[in-house]
Amino acid sequence: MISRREREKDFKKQLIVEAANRLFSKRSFEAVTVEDIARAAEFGKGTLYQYFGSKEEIFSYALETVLNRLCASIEKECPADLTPRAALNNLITLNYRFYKKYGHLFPSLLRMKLDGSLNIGLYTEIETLIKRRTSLTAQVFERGIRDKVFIAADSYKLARLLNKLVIGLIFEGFEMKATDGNVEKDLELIKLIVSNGIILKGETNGRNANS
Amino acid sequence: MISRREREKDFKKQLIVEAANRLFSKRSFEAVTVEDIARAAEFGKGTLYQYFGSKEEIFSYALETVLNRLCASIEKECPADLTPRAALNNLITLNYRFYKKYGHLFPSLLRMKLDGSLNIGLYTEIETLIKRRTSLTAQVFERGIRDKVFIAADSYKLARLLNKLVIGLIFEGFEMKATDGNVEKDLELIKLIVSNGIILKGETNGRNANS
Amino acid sequence: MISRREREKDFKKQLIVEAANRLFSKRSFEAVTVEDIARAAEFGKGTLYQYFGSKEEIFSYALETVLNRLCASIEKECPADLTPRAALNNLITLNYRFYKKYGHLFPSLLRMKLDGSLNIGLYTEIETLIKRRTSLTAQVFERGIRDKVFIAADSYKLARLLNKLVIGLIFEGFEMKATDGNVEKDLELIKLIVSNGIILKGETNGRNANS
Amino acid sequence: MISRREREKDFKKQLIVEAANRLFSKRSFEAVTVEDIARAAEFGKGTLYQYFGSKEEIFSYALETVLNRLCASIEKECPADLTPRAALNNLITLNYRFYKKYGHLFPSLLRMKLDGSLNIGLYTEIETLIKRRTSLTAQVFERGIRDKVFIAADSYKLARLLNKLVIGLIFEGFEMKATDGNVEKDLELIKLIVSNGIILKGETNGRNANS
DNA sequence: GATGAATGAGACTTCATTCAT
DNA sequence: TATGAATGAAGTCTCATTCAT
Repeated sequence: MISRREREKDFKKQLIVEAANRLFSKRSFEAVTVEDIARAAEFGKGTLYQYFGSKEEIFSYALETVLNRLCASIEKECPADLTPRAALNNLITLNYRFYKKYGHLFPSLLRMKLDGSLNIGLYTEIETLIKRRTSLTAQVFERGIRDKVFIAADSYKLARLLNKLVIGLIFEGFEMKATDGNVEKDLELIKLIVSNGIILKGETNGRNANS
Repeated sequence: MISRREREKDFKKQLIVEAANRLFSKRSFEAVTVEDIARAAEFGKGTLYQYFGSKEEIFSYALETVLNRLCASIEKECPADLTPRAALNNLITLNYRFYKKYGHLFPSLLRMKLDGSLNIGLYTEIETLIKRRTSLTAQVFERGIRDKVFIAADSYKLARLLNKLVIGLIFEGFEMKATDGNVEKDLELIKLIVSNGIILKGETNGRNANS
Repeated sequence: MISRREREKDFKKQLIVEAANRLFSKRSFEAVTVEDIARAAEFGKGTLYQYFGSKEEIFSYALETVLNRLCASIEKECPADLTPRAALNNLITLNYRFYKKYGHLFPSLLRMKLDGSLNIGLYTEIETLIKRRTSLTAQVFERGIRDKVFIAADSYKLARLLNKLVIGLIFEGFEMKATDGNVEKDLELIKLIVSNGIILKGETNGRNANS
Repeated sequence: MISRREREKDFKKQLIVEAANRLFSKRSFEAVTVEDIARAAEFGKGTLYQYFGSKEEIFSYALETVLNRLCASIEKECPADLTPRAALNNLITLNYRFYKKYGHLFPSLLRMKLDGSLNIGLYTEIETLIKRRTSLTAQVFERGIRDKVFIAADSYKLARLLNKLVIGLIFEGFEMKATDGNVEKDLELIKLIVSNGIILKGETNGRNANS
């Protein structure tokens, strides 16, 4: 049971986090100043430090929030009574949209982890959420495997694989010239490999046959 | 024909870049100071600015250097007389190792691009190299398609796809707890999807059959 | 109507500017560091940047302040009901004292303008004040011309002329060994030329008569 | 008797000084780097320090050179057999041109003197030249006074006065918007005051007559 | 004698965090 | 509780001067 005080505090924290996320989706964590966040949240700069211990902590909560939201979406859009193929389809779309919007957060997360500037406690929280997401994804695969619709591989492996594919797609999108707009093409590409793999069946290894 | 002066300058630039890369592979670009690089290269701080116009330029050259090295490796390890499957195998391994070692550079590159803090000229150079890498990869696929070893898809699409897959693999590796060590498992995973895709053949879309 | 906040801010700005002017009257703008100003104003270095965008801006305000003060003095000491000669006398004294005290600022202003290191906006403000000073001076001359006390020349021309005379006096004073102290002599000199010019009346041009 | 060595050294010094002056007439001393001068003189940066002890010393010699040249011009253009009025005319023109071209040097000289960054020895040399210039100017006035063409004032006083007038003219020209081009107008203005002064003859001091 | 690579002090400026009100 | 003024460490970059070749 949480007190009114507590609830009010949580509400304000959420307001700040929303404002932060609005900024983080346009500029990198490093390029957004604490003052920017304060202004966007319509609070004083000092006030933020009553709710969060550091800029990193705001970031951490911001990431938590969007990951939570992603998990909720997956649960809603990939229910058990949907065919595995349709669920997979939705999974891909949800992940794609997620990274398209909040992908910026991950390079910064990496950086902080790498530089040790992210409190271990804060990171653990995020890691838990990422695991939950993987778990939800794996459940979709499990159903598909059970129904003999997907290849009989480890469901967690497949879950992580799908995730990688989408991350890679987005990140290369960032690296390369703007691929904005051709979402359909991007998704089509993912579905192609998801359906067929790359190598034709029946092919054998070894030196080139016609050489 | 370049003068001795020119060659000496290039050599020193390379020394600085090597030192920078040593640091960039341990800490992020943002966490490494110009003074750090100078010390690592055993030069004075000011000396660096005789060779590079800014910290960003050092970064850019560092990235260029490793990308160039990657291209050279691909050319060497995936020659035209190797079977496409073996070449693909090598491609995966080379890319994997590359991102494992220098993947740190990309989050920072992304950040700079996002924040517009990377000079357009510097970025163009890097983009050219990334394109060259894609082109080299596509050539491998082309040979495989011609020999009817790979699925008959657009070779550039496939090249970009493979790249994404590896990036995603590494980046999630960074995100998650250290997956260091199980390189074999990671590669195995990639090869699985490359061979089979995820969805079994002959499957149809729609509501679950047994629901 | 300005808020308390606004007024406090202006007050603090003024404190900083006063401190800066104290330093600028002893050393050149270039030789005074931002940290020096901060220390003199008893503020932290960073605090200054909450009030001014750059060192140049501090300089600009410092100059503005003293020019404003000069204009106010002229208005007070040269009212319309004073005889033009007395007003001219006061003008000369006020300008002389002004350049004696704040003349240092002008070489730096020149330098910045020459090197283009002074923001156009900042400069415009100063230029406006300089024009206002000229205008006030011209008014004194106008009255004198109307009363047939001064020669019937363009009042603005005369205003600028007087200004030049004083500037020159002070600047040469700077160039040469310290002429400090003989203020009376300097002023006397100016008044001499103001009264008589240099060339005797009735003189003609050409080769020397007694040669 | 100076050796060939000595003469060669002096020649090279002169080359450097010329190059420096070319730059100093376009940008301020502070904005011109030692490297700029070296490049303009087509010498290596280090070489300059074989001829001059410091950047300030180069500046000092540069100023010396142009002052010397000015003195020579005065001697040539204002010979004893020219009428005082014509000589005065030439004096004004020569000084005007001089400050127009090399006036930039004086603000910097002031700054150095003020900040104590100019070696006393170097300054003495310059001061001597300035005195010589004043002396030459005074000689013109002396002849005019003797011939009863100029007012019977102290010739040195008049000399310094004329100098101030021109300095002031130029410096205000710098301060204000570009007055470039209307050289004729500027000179006309000086001649006006030189001829007439400002105050009409026969005027008395005191309260305004018609008030 | 000539060179320019190397140096490092020091300049300006930013920004996360603290703290008095 | 809310604030934003104050802080100062730390960052990047410049440039006069030195020195080994």
